[in-house]
Amino acid sequence: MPELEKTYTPAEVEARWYQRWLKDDCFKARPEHVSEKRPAYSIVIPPPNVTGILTLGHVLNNTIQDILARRARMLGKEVLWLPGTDHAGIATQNVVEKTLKKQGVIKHRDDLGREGLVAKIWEWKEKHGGIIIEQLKKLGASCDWSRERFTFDDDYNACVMRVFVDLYKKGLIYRGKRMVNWCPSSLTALSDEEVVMKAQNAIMYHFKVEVVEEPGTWLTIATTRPEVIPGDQAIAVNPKDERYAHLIGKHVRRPLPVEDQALIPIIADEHVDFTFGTGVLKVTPAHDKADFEIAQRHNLPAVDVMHPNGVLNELAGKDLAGMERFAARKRAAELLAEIGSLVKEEPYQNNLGYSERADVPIESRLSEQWFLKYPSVKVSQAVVANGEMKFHPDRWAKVYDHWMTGLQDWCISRQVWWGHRIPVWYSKGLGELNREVIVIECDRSPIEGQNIKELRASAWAWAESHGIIGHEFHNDDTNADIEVVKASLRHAFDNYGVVNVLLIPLLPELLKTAVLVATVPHEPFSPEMKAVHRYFAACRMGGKLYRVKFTVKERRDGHRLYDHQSAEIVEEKKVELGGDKSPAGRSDEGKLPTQPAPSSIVSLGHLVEEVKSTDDFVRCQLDSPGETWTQDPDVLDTWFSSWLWPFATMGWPEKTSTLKAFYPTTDLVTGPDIIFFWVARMIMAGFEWMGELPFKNVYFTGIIRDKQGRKMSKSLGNSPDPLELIASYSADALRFGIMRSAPLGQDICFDEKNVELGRNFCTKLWNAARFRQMQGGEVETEISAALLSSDDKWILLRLNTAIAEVSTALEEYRFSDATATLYRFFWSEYCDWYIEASKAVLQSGSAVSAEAGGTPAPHSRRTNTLAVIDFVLGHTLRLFHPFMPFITEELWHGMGFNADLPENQGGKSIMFAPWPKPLDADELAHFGILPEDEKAANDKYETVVLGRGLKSTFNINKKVRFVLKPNQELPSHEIEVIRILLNAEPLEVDAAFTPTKGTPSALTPLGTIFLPLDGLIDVEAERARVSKELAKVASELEKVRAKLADENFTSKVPQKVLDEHQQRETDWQEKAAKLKEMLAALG
RNA sequence: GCACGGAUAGCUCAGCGGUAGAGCGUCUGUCUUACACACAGAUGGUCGGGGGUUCGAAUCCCUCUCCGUGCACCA
Repeated sequence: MPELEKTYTPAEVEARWYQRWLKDDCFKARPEHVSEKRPAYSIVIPPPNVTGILTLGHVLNNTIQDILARRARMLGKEVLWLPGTDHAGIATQNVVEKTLKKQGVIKHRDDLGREGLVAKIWEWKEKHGGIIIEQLKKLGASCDWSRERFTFDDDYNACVMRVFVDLYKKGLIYRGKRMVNWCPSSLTALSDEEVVMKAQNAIMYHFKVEVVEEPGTWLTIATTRPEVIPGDQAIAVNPKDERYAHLIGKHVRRPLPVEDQALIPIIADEHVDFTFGTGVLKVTPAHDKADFEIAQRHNLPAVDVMHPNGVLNELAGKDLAGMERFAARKRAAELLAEIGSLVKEEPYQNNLGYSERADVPIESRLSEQWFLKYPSVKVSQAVVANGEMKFHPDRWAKVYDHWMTGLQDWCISRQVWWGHRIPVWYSKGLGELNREVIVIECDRSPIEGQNIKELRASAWAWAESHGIIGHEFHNDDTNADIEVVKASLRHAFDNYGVVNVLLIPLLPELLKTAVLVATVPHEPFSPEMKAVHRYFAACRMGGKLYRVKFTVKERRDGHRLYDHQSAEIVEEKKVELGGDKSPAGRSDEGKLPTQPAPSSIVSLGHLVEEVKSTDDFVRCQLDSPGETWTQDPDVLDTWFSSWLWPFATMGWPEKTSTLKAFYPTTDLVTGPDIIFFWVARMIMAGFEWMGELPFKNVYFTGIIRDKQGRKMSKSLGNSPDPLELIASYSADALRFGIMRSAPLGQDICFDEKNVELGRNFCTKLWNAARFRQMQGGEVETEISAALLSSDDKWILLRLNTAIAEVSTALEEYRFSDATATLYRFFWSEYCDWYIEASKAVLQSGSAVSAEAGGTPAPHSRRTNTLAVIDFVLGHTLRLFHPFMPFITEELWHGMGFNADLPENQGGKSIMFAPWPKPLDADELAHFGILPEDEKAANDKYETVVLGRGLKSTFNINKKVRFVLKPNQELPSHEIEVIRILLNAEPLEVDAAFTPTKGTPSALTPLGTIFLPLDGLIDVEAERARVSKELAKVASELEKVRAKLADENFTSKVPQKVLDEHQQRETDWQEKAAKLKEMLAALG
């Protein structure tokens, strides 16, 4: 056995072992080894943000996973702990953008452009991406690093794309113009889950407006957002509200902007709560979700008065335009005051949605986004409800169920650049929806007629006389000619409405200005057709705007035939354009208005609005359909990639051996804060693409808080750096400390004291091992039943209990209970009692004297004790290994426990040593250990405690003489043990001992123990002490007697309880009698 | 507003129908040859308040208060 250093040096040991584990491929999962005899255990890491650094939350989370993984290895399972990182779209882009701005590299992301910025972020990722992984290694995480994945790797990206296309084809993904949560700081839409409500100290502004039809009647309106008044489209009251019912249908003058005080109607809507505020609600459709819904019910336009970055735009009026939203709020209030509209302002507390990432209030904003209707909802909900998948603690199942019941479609598009690009392609033009289209103006068509028949005739005549038929027209957009043939017009006239006929005179101009939007294959396939092109043009007739769609067949001979035409009315836009694709606030400025004025230029977006969903113009597929197609600029929500994590990391969609062996995973360990973001979505994805649940158990950790109960946060500065903790206390200490303070289902109150305690525990372990080593000899493996002392039996029983307790605790994810047991067992039971007691054997028959004595017994008592110690230590190290991998590995080898073991059974590493099992009934019988052996030792220890108590009471701190007056005869070995534990010199055992008056004594299970002090003691003090104890005993006795005297009690109580009470009475009575004797002896 | 979790020794928590527990802290001794990152001993609680069920309640039921969390949310 090599000698252990006097002090443990964790930094060196931890680094050395981790390298060794890596070198020996200890963490590698081998799917081919999985069999019925060797079951799989798998766990996927919740991927930390790639640019993140380790927090205590990660420490907690990953320590738990490591414990589970390491224990599974010891249970003989083939373990896969799959690591990786998350690209964390918005968060990462924010960080990099901010840094680049700080460094003065850019002023705005547009300076680099999409590709440039993404390239910079990749650079950043390469530089900083590995940090958290290295930190996890420091912690001891036993991940299979050869399988490390990143959610933005090429093949992972392919999975995301594939899933998107699949969902799109299933009709679960759609694009829509909706009110979404908009982050004015990150300039992107957010899902509902990314918005956190915060209580806010705001101001409620009350302002009044006069009813135009009833001069003198004023309505007072309460609002917290006066800056959006220019966007108000109505005043709403509840139709049941008698105060205002008569005003419905009348109008008020909107106070802002002052230069455009438009009349807006008073409408009736059930949504208005007439008990709230004044019962009058201003309706601002473009800036409030509820208002938007009201507006839809009443067909009101939505006027957006704000740029995406939160700066008010021109529609807010000259006073507010250009102002940031909070400044504009103050200014708007001032303006109201100036025009005499402001009634009062009062402090008001309300709840406001904040962007989780950027921590700024979000805006409700109408924009076009991609949404997902969740797949596999029912089965996902059921699997948790019916307990097939277990949540720990299970109360989270309720939270999950509640959320799954009220699922809202998921807004999955984000207007940032760092992320999985949406695999949707727009044919040429749709990618540039803001492109201007020339509107061909025509006050009145020369085509005349009383009915459609006459109109057609007139159009035919016009077309023939003006040489349209058979003519080729040059198209400016494509520089190609388009031929109009007779069939073209016939088709157009036959199939479409009046306008199609009326616009014939405009045809030359329309064909010239038409914009090519899509090129698609000819359907059905025809060998002479090369392609079919779709063009759009715009015209205005009689004040109305029309879009004109041309379908042009291109033959292989180069002819372009104008096949047919169509014209449809383009509704005047009530809402803003859908085409504002660049989320950059700056480039948006001045781009609005939302509503094209009669003479304004029309954008392509206006023309193609309703056709976007057809395959001709929009394709959802993995690769670009061709050069004439451009990809949707948006990227996907980060969680849209994370939700595939359990199988996308294992090689899906290939049916890999890894998937076969390790999916579904066994456990998932994560925080309850991402139950909706991640856990719920992974379950749905698991069912949707694997047809199976992704994991069988979910363990939710608590939230780490500081001593004052506050959440850890950067701004509070209350978040200790785990790496510093590791440096000063060791990784094992940090792991043990944090596990000790992490009860199931409750938040964790972090205190560095616990880490210190972990460190102390490591030291204790180290020293206990050293003690064993100092006794000399090799590892003893043979325990002789005949030579077992009561202490030996006791510690073996305690070990049995500890093994059982730790095993069950781990099975039930009660990690803090497991550590508490380990702590109690090793420190109190093993070190404080067993080791101390065993010194009776180890010190008396010392190694030296045994050797000197010629022929030592083949298996002396001393050797047997060492064998028990080795047995206990060997088991203890294994019990501890999942919690404290480094020191246990070091001691496992340092003590020589690995010797003679097969390589895969602990010879190479303790992590493959079998998990301890309690001695079974046969083994206990073999060793002659009975349950009552525990009591024998306990009685001895209690005697010792009482003796020590006497010493302490009388301030004796030297070795001193004790006398034990035993109840029955004691073996000499037991006496020696008591002597050593008591630090008595000597311990006399005398059944006939008669103490001198005033000798302090204590009643013990083994008899009465005396501390003879030869007149040194204060008789009065001793009398006081004994009297005090007697009083206590008497009071207990009285309590029991009172109970036993109560017939109500004795008649109703079960026999077992009655027996207990009667026994108690006897015990107290005996004690009281002896104490009285002692008092009498004191005189 | 709805739901869930918590309130037990100075601190962190266990106990969840039958004599109030652990660790840490505090106090007092001790450098006893594995360990002062230690050893020994002691101190400390009407189990958040009130009601009820029961022979018996920290434990079950009702109610209130306070803390935390999730969901919903009205200007």
